[in-house]
Amino acid sequence: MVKAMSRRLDKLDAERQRRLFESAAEEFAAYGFDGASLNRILEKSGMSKSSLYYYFDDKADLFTTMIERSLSVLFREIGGFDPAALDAETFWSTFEALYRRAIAVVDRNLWLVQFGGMFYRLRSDPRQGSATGRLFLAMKGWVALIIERGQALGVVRTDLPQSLLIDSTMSLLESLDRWVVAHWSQLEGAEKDAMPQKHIALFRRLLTA
Amino acid sequence: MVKAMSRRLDKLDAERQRRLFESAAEEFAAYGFDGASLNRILEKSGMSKSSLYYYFDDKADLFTTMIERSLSVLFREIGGFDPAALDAETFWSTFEALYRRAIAVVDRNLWLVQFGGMFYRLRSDPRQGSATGRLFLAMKGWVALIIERGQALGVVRTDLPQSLLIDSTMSLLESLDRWVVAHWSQLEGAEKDAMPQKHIALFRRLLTA
Amino acid sequence: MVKAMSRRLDKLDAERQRRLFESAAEEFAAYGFDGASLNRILEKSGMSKSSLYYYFDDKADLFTTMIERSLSVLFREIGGFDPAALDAETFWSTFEALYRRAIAVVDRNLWLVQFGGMFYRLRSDPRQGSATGRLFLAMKGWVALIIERGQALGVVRTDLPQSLLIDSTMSLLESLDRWVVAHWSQLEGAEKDAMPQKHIALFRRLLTA
Amino acid sequence: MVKAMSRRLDKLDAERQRRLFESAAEEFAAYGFDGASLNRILEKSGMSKSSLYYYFDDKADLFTTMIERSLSVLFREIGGFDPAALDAETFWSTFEALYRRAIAVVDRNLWLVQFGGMFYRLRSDPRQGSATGRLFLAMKGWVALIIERGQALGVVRTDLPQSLLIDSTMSLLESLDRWVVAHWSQLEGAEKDAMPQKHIALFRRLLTA
DNA sequence: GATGAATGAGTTTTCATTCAT
DNA sequence: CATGAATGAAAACTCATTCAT
Repeated sequence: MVKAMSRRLDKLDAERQRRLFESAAEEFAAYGFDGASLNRILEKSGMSKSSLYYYFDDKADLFTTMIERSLSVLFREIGGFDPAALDAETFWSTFEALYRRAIAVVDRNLWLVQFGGMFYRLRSDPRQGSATGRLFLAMKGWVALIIERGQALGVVRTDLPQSLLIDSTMSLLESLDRWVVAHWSQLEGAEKDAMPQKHIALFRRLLTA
Repeated sequence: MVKAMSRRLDKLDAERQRRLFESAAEEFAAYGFDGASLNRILEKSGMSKSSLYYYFDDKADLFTTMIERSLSVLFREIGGFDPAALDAETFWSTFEALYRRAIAVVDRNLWLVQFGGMFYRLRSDPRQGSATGRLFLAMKGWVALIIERGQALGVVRTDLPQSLLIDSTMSLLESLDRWVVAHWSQLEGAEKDAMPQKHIALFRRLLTA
Repeated sequence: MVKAMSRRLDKLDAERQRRLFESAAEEFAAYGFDGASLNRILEKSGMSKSSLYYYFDDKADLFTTMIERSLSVLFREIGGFDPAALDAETFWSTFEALYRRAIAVVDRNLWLVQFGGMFYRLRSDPRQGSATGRLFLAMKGWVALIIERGQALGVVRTDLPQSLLIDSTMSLLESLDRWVVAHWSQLEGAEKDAMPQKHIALFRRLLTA
Repeated sequence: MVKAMSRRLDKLDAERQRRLFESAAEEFAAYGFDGASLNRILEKSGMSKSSLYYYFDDKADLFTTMIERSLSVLFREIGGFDPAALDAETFWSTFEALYRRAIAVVDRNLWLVQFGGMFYRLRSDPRQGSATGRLFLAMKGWVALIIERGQALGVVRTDLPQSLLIDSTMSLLESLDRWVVAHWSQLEGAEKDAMPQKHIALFRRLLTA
């Protein structure tokens, strides 16, 4: 299921890799997976078409690789966390801390801001079992796990269908993400500092009765 | 800027129109605006390509026209409402009643369920000033109006940026819409009856501090 | 299985159709189905790529359509014949007469000479169930029928596996066809007249013990 | 014009060479020269693309080298033979013995069965003077030599154009070869023993009046 | 000796749109 | 009113070959 650890891509000159990823992230975020044009990506990045296919199997491989790398960077920098280790007292503050660290990471890796825009479009892929579709389902399963844990701990409401809670949570996640990306450059330090508390509070209001 | 009131389209045979709209709604909902193929739509509906271009300016015109017609049907059936007429006591219950009537309408006009799927994809159109983009902005302005009125009445929080409230609201709207569409056929009468109260309560929790 | 009788293609201007078919036949005969390049065909014929796809589903459709039209012209002009109606006395002379008529037809429709070159390459298509593969199998079944009939009448040998007889017959058919095409322009009237008798005699020697 | 006798290829590790030739023979036999993909061959054999180009000039060189090596192995094992040494009495029995030895060789070197499949596709190369085309012409010249010798000895018919005899002979050769390859695994010992006599008899019937 | 990396030119197919009739 | 016909531009992807190391 997982791609071999060592890839040709790893040996690609750092600068060219950066240029490619930047162009691709921009394109995917703007047009979604299906709408994105390899031609445009290549034009922007200055890479040749055959080179792209030397490093990636196809369009989907380029896309999922970028998502996986983004996630892996995020997780490594933020520090993973184990849903099973959550307890009732620290449930929400854990996510607040996580959020705070995520902001710090993005602050240092600005290209990651495109990540959300790329990711949330996955939902719409109609092809079953496609690489992109599977990725979205993985993310969804992860959210489901957290919500279930919260319900087991008694800190997440149980009066609504779980599927609805999951969908709403992911939607809120997406809209906050988009909002932050769109307003990032205009946000002042104090506002950024207040964001984790305020935004997690939104999830809390949504997910508790 | 505004489309002439009387259109060629109005003279199109009702049955052919229905077939076209059905095919188009299906396609747009499945693949989004950009991903949708006019060729597939025409093949499904049996209409000729040149006929389509006789009744519509282009792809975007077909799309926005459908959205507008859907909205117009919805509004007519549900009964319009005037944000300025809202007051603090009836603010939320008004939307609850609106929601209840919307469910009844959709129940009688099943093709409207495709509407949401078509509509929410508009957000992603990156072309500035495009017909589809403008439509989405119109919808957004409408939500903004309601939120502002709520804030003026003191029933909607003011501790968060208005743009964030709007985005989150539209996101929740979308996810609930999607959820309802996806689960519609499995919902029993009692569950449907309970939905307006429960779902509006979610907006209320999100929008009040 | 069979394509609808009325096709867009039938309305294509005769001259353009002729140019297209000529270019395509040349290309397919020279490079085989897989090796043939649509680009080259279009360049030679002056037709635009999208026009080609207006008249044909895809490359395979163009190819099989040409084969079918060729066969249909051949059969119509030569006059069909029924294997079941063959009898021992006239078995070989029937094919001699057929051959003679085929030569006359090709003499009047020179473009048909490419037909063999196009057809015999079908054998090599590795994709099972492909349109091109099925066509070749149909032809093979037809030869099989004739050989079986010959065996039932006692005029075709039974001391060799039937599959071997079929394969050898088709091979001889192909090589004679190729030879005739290659030498057509240098053949004189008297030689052409003698061909049916001489060539059918070759099949006779091969297929009788 | 002629390739140097000593080649880099000779220094290539025997096992790697075997892997390459096996993959290439499979690919060429399946898709023909033009249709074969170097990429697929290299992937199957595990060799790097640059290594291939170190040992061979190009695709055609790989192909012809393989054919030549196959032929050379066949000839060495079967024992060469000199057309000039043929005489009227032993003309056909010589080929029968040759055929018998060829079967024995292939029986011991199963990879040679791919040879025919590779070889006969050469005919179709439309590029004049190409390496593959020249190889086919060489083979054809060889067959021509034998037929001429047969005619000089009075054991091969002269009532048909020589070119036609050559083409028909090669076609029959090909179809028998294909048939044998396709049915090889289902043939029993007795059947294999009878084959040389039966198959050579076919050539005899074709080539004598 | 050996190979990783790069590429231009090629492939088939689909797109939304226009125009003459 | 209606449509059949035509098209340029773009899509994703594969090809055989070369070159610097």
